[in-house]
Amino acid sequence: MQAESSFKVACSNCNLRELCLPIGLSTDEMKQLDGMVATRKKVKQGGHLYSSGDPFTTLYAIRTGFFKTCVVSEDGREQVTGFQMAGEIMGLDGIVSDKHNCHAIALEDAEVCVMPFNHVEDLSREIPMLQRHVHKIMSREIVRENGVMMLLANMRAEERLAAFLLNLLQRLHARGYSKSELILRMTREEIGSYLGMKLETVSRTFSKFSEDGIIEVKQKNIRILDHEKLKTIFNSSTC
Amino acid sequence: MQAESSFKVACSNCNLRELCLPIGLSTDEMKQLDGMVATRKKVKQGGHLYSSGDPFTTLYAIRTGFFKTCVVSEDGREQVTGFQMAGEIMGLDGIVSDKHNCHAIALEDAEVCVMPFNHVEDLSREIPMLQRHVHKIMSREIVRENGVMMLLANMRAEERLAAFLLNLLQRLHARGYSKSELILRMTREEIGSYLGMKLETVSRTFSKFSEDGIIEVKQKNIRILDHEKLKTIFNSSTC
DNA sequence: ATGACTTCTTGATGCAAATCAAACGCTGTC
DNA sequence: GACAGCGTTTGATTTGCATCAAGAAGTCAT
Repeated sequence: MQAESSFKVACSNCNLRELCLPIGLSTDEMKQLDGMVATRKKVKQGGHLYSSGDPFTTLYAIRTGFFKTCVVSEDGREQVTGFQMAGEIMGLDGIVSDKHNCHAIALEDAEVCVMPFNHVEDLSREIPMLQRHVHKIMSREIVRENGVMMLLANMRAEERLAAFLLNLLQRLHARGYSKSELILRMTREEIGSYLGMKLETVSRTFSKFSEDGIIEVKQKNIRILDHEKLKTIFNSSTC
Repeated sequence: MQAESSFKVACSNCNLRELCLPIGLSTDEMKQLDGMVATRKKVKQGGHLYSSGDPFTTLYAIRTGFFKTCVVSEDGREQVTGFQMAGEIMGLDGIVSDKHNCHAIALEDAEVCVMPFNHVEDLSREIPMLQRHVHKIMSREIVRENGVMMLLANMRAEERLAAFLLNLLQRLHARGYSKSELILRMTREEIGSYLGMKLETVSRTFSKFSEDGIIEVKQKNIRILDHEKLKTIFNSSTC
């Protein structure tokens, strides 16, 4: 186990590298990158990868599992700021103040690659393509959050949930999963927090979609029956 | 005019450098940085610094003036994603796809420093402190947007507006302005878009604060009468 | 100044989602 | 198998904000 783990800490033969890393690296550069991941770390379901206020030293790339990130306001309200899956990078929020700004909690047993940020920066200075890649990852997160702002400020419950499902489906599809089926790793309450609505409203909206023949809901298992209709709900909603 | 302008394109004697740049640079590094700003650019009130879809090539640092950034959904809904003032960096949204993801519109006559992104990256590789600075700026934007998500998903109209005012005051204060007075450069509608509420609600909430003796509103001029109460509204609002 | 236009304020009404409440269905434990 | 505990569904009611509407105040061009 230990042996296997240390053997495999190498980006060059990781099957997620096209998600985590820039494409088109030379063999030499790839070899350099293998040093970027210091170790791996397992997190049990419900466990914290990091907590708000923890000192920031490393970024994490998800190998397996599913996470949520959430911020907690002074008066204790929790806001889920995102859900993360394999190949995605966590911890960027910590760079600005050398402290993590949110909690990262595993929604299922997970394993992450630990990438000391100093090391990422050192390598970035040597490999311009990596530098650009890091910038893109951060920019992508900014753009994603712009989209969430639009969703929270402008959309109605049905649109939000449609957008949420379509986004999950698209990301899962990019990882080889079906476009018409998914398993929710989070509770209705967590979905609601992310989408700015109460768990009851999430549940009701699922039921509504189900009655309308758009999806089939069996607890956490969702089957998409009418992908187009879902898109229509997401877009066509000026009213 | 032209002469003065080319003379002044130098970060080393810019009075905003402690807002834009890392602190503690050596004289040599500072000299290198002077090359980062290619030119200056003026934008008239109402003008676009860049538009959604424009090719991304440069970042901008605001020298004078005030901007909003907004995204527009497919069905034409506009969402203000932020307000930017002197010393702040714009354009980070464009890095991920080499295209700008939002519009940047001047809310008053403005001048920006044009910083070609390739150039920023080149210099970042040579000056680690600049590299770290760029990362911090992007991380700060991610954290800011986390806060906006919390605001939009969890807070009520009064809390949102209080948070908005406190944030503006704090940023203006850091630029030497009064903590108890400010001039809004944006309309009620733009505030509403940013805060996820309608302009009528913004207006009513201003009136409410005014009746309660918390602020004094004269069109775009706001005077803060009770800073503490504003903070209380922002925090203490679980209900 | 005059009129046209934009922005802002205030009132009346309606509605989507929150809240309150209760029951149902999983999951795991003893 | 029974029981506890959590997550989910569904119904009844309330409410905060949106919407609709009209007028006031400020801005700009002629």
